Amino acid sequence: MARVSIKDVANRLGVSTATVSLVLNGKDKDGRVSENMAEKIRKEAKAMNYKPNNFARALRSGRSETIGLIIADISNPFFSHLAFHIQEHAERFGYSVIITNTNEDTAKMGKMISVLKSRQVDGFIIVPTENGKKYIDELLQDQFPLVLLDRYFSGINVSYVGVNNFQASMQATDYLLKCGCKRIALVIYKTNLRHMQERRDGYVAALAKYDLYDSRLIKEIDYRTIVNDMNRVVFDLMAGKEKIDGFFFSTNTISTLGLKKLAELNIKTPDDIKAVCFDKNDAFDFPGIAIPFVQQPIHEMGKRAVELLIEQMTRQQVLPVHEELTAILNKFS
Amino acid sequence: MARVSIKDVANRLGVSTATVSLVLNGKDKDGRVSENMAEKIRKEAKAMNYKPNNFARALRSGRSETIGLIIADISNPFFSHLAFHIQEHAERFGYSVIITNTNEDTAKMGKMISVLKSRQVDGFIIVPTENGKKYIDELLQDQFPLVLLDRYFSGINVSYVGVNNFQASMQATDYLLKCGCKRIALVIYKTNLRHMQERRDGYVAALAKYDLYDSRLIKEIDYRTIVNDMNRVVFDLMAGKEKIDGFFFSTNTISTLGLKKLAELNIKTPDDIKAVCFDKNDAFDFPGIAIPFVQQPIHEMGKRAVELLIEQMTRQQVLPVHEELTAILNKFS
DNA sequence: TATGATTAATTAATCGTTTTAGCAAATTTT
DNA sequence: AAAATTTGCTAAAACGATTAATTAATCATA
Repeated sequence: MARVSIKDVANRLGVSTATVSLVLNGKDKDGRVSENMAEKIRKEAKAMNYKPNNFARALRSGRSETIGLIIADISNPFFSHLAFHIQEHAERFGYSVIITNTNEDTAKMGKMISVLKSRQVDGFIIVPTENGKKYIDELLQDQFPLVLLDRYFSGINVSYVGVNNFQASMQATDYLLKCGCKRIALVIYKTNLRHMQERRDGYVAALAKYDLYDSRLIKEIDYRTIVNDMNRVVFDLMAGKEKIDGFFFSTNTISTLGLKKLAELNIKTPDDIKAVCFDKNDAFDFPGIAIPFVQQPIHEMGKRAVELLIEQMTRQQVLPVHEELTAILNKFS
Repeated sequence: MARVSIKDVANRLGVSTATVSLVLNGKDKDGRVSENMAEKIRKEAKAMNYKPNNFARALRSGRSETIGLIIADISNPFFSHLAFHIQEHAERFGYSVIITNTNEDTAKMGKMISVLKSRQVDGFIIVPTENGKKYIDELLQDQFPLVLLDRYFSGINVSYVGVNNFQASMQATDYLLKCGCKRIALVIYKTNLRHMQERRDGYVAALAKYDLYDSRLIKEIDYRTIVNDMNRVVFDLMAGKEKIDGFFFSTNTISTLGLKKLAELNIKTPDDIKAVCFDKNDAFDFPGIAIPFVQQPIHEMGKRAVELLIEQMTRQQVLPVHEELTAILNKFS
């Protein structure tokens, strides 16, 4: 059975497509269609199982009711949870979501923006890559509705949803200090993304208060060589070159690999060494692996990102909003 | 700057839109446009940064170059990895993917099919829910290109990509038997989905060979109450009501919860009890949690699903294909 | 030289929906 | 009762791309 168009419905009733369209879009009141006619049209459209052709509608209106979501990697649990909530929320507003991955590659992020532009999404939610500022600038230039998520750049006027990285990191570091740690190592990505710098700053601030800051205990690693880097860093730190008594792992992936290496070296937390981390991993639920972690309000982050974007897409002019949600240290499993 | 249409390019050169369209679609050879003109058009289109309007194109052609992917839950690592590979592969063919979740709810699966139909996707890749057969039947009736993934129904003529559940389960059970286990419990979802039944059958077949099959050792649990169910089942089994010396956890989620409960009860694997499971979880990389698992070729599954679908979408008539890939037991971390 | 074939372009219809402008008839206002 | 307004509907023009049908010119063939 072929698709039923508005014309089919109109022909069946011997009226014009305009009338049918008006009624089906709820504009029959001010479009002045008699209630009698309106009822007949609604009934017939239903009976014929009429479904609007979205392409025609989008062509006419220039709007696709679709959101483009660009994340680093959908197979990373942090992002997959984020994506889940974004979708569930977007759906409620009648929007579909096209998800694409950058794999932390800036060129790929550029390409994905192109792809989504060519799909004519109405707006973007983007977790940007390290050097992706220029692409974000371009989108802003072109007036695309846009919300940055999780990460942002300074010196750029754009809506953003993230967490209180500085505060939360300070809290996590404070926790280790309260446990009696004196020499706490931070393992963090080498990157100029602001949210990472804030995590570092929070750590530094907490230590500085007690005059315990030692820049040699900050270990920077590379996303591309993370497995090797982590093995090396953890091994070196534990091999006694520098005496440390605490670890602050600054992301989900870093902590998972760090803990793995520690377990491999037969070093137990929290007995042999204390550790905290940013973000959660499924593995942390296991008693043997239990580690306090900074819990991000992923649900809320997704929800707010969608809400801010939809506001931009539906209202004419909206001032950019920076929304910093609260992540707190979860001391139990 | 407003969007550049084909008409703008045509006007600038003083030619008709037809000529421009022919050239830009590479039909200038058989469409017979002079090489001279073709070159001019290509150059001008590029200079004006012409991008085709996908809605107009889709309206005209009836094709959206979009695939609808329906999975249970994008935040589950098995599915998020699957989604990742499906996307990467689809992208190579110029297709975008819209992902939606069912949360194992059949009504929601029906709704998601509607949503994707209204988005006019060219085809579907679906991980169906337990009672979703009728929806799949409908799609087939309407001749939609369709590939089922991971799970399927019997008595239905549709393309499918999955793994050798029976063989792999037998292999996993065999492994426990080789370890000396005599009473092996299977924890599995209560469902009529074929792939689960195959996993059960593989387990049964392996045990039957040695006359060790005992139906009381099969524990069925419910997806909706999985956390409670798992805690109860593992506790009961270990509390001595039935003496068991091995566990076969039949999915990713089941095994994670099962191992968690065991750890909580301070029971160690493989020292205190042996265990194997179907599918992988990040936690399994940890030495303390190491457990042999059946490893599914997720990359290949995604790749083949996309390939089979694209074949259906591009050729006229294609016979349904059942593709059973090989999952093998990974005995190490 | 007339005829047919080839080449190089254009015209105009089409996909399905939305929406502006406008026409007649019915109703209200003066 | 004429004028003004309201009501109920339609015609037709977009939106942008594709393509079958056509024209017109050039070239080759008999």
